[in-house]
Amino acid sequence: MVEAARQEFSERGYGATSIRDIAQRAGVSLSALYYYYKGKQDLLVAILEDGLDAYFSACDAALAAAGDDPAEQLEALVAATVRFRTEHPVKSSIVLTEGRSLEPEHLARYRKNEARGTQQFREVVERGVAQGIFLTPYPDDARRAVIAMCNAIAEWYKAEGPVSLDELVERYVSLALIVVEYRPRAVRRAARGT
Amino acid sequence: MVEAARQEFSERGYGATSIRDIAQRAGVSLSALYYYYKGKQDLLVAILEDGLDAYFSACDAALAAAGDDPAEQLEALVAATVRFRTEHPVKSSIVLTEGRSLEPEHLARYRKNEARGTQQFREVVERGVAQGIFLTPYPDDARRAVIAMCNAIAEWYKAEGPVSLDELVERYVSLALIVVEYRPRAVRRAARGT
Amino acid sequence: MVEAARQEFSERGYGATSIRDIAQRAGVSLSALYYYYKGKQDLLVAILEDGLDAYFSACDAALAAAGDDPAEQLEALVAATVRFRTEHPVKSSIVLTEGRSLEPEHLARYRKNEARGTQQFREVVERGVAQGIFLTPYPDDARRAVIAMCNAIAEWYKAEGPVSLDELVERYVSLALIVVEYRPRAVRRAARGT
Amino acid sequence: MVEAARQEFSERGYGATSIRDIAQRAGVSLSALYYYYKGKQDLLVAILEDGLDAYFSACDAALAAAGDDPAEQLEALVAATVRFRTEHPVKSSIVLTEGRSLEPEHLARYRKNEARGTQQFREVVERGVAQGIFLTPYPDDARRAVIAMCNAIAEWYKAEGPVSLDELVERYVSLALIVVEYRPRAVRRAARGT
DNA sequence: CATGAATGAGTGTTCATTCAT
DNA sequence: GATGAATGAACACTCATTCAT
Repeated sequence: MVEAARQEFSERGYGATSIRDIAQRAGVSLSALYYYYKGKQDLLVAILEDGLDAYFSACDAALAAAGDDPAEQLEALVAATVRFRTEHPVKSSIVLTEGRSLEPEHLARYRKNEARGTQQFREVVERGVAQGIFLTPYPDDARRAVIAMCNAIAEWYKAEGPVSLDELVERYVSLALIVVEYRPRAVRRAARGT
Repeated sequence: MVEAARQEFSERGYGATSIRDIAQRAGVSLSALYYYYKGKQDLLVAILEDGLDAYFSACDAALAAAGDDPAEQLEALVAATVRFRTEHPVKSSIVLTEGRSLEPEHLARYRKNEARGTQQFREVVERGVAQGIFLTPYPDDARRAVIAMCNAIAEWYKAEGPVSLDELVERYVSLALIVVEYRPRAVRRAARGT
Repeated sequence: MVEAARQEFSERGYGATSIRDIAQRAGVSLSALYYYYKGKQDLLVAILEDGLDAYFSACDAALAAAGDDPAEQLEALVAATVRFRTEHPVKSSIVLTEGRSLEPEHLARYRKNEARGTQQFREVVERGVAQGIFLTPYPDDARRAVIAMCNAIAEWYKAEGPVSLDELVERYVSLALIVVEYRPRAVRRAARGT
Repeated sequence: MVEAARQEFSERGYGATSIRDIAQRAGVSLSALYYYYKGKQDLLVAILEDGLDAYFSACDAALAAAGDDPAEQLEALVAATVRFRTEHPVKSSIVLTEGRSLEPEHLARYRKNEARGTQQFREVVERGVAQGIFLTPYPDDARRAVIAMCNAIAEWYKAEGPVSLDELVERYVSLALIVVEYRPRAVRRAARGT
């Protein structure tokens, strides 16, 4: 039932989706749907929360497996994000576009929760800059660029494409490090040594 | 009237906007609206076409002022895109999100038209790669990353922000060149000379 | 459960009360309610019957304690009615207003039963008139007036009011006797003696 | 359209009346109804306001034609009320029973407006008591009794009845004067003179 | 004995659209 | 050229009720 709603919301948008479409797609009666969910908005809330939770879980797992190094952590976040956008394109597209369909009472909480995603990237980038391994002079814009390019994947990625997922991850990790102008210490030390 | 529709579509999304909202916002009667436009879909088509046209005009003008150099051309496209996203956030957001609200009969043509934007970036990036001044090993991903980061500006940019528009343009141009791993010939020759 | 239904019917009216409201107020499950009652209409029937029964019991008890004298009997009926309206305002308001919500199959029987109330007043008033102690020239209108004024108490009486219940009873008894233009025999004989 | 709503509300009660019933009875489409009225509640508000206005107009006219004498004024009010209840039984029944169906935002204003009816009776009765021509020891209860008996007429009166309207008015005026224990000055002076 | 799950009809309301004038 | 009036379909949602367990 949530899955049917997710599909419909993702395809038509929340506003253009009728709750009957959802019920039909889910193969349940209209009343059955209302037995489990309070209404259309309730479905959206459930879907958005689940979307964020799933994404954050993936990020947390990736970060847990990474060390203290900001570069390693940025790689972890980018890899997690790219994987999530490709493996869950529907969840992704809803989370990325339907926040605005939330009614005021749910919106504030959601936006706050959503901000955690940005915050994780911000901290990593800033630490990298502080440690002198991310040379970008515009940490905020670099962060936004990295997030934007990862998120955009959800719009065009098709599993059947010519590029494997692992390859795609590698490319975006590489792009992200380029954007923040990553220079590993070893190289710098070597360079300094010259 | 189109302006009112643009505002409403941008704020609520096409599906969630009622044609009465538009008429009211425009300060005209419902009938008047129907006198000038065939319907809601007609308004959307007009808005999307105008949005693309305006954007392409800006790109064309920028390209016309640039020389043959792919780097210069990429700079021109990025600058034009950043300026358009900041100066016309409403037009931008609709063009970037409401394509899916087009009915099948208009969709194909629109998607084709829309692709011109990508195409312009693609040509420039590929020429830069061919000329050996863009070193990126993934021209497609680099292009998508550049477009995505420019487009995302429409979502967060506020005119009152601390960064001037010119500064912002400069930053994104710089970021774009980094993403495609631009190495000017002079530098390379010098490097080779070492 | 009946009590919850009574409260809801009384507050919102039968038509505007949902059976879920009743179940919730009673603190039982919807199914439990249907286990004990056939449906919403069944609850109404039970409540209305109980309301009439309780009222008639009170009237019967009052009449039993009164003698043969129509004045005494009218006093008894008025006192019983006033007490019932004040002590059972919820039962009263439903009986007085929700008869019309009965479906045809129950309506006829109920109206007939309900008529007993009027009938008791009618008999007493007519006997008083026949005996020449109620001088009212319009026995029917006087009866209706007495009943109406007693019934109306249910709409405004609040237990915390400044007037005690006993005092209120006394006043309405007095008013009723005035309405029927009661003249005790003793007085009339005295008057005749002049 | 209002008339159809009045009939339906009066017969089934506001809560049990469907807006489709109203449209059908009025012989208009559902949408036409919504073109003229904002909704079901809006219809109720219109009907209740009109009901009160019509009644108050009748009272005002009657009072205007009456002199200063409280008895004369009470007669005027009772006559106006009886006439209104008999000539407009539907308006009457709605005003008398559906106030509670108003949503909170309209309720307060309505109750206040409604109170003018009581107030007019109160003033007249109190002036009569102050002038010593209404001997009732319970002016409030007498007033309530008079109002209740007049209002109740709406519930049972049928135009085809055996009693003419003029006769009915006369009877209720007479009953009202009895309830307030009216004693004209002339009589009292004469009595005093003995 | 009691209930969670489900249903189809119906609720009030809004929709995009048309049309007579 | 411009609009007030009207419409039928659809909307999100609630209803009283049933039934398998």
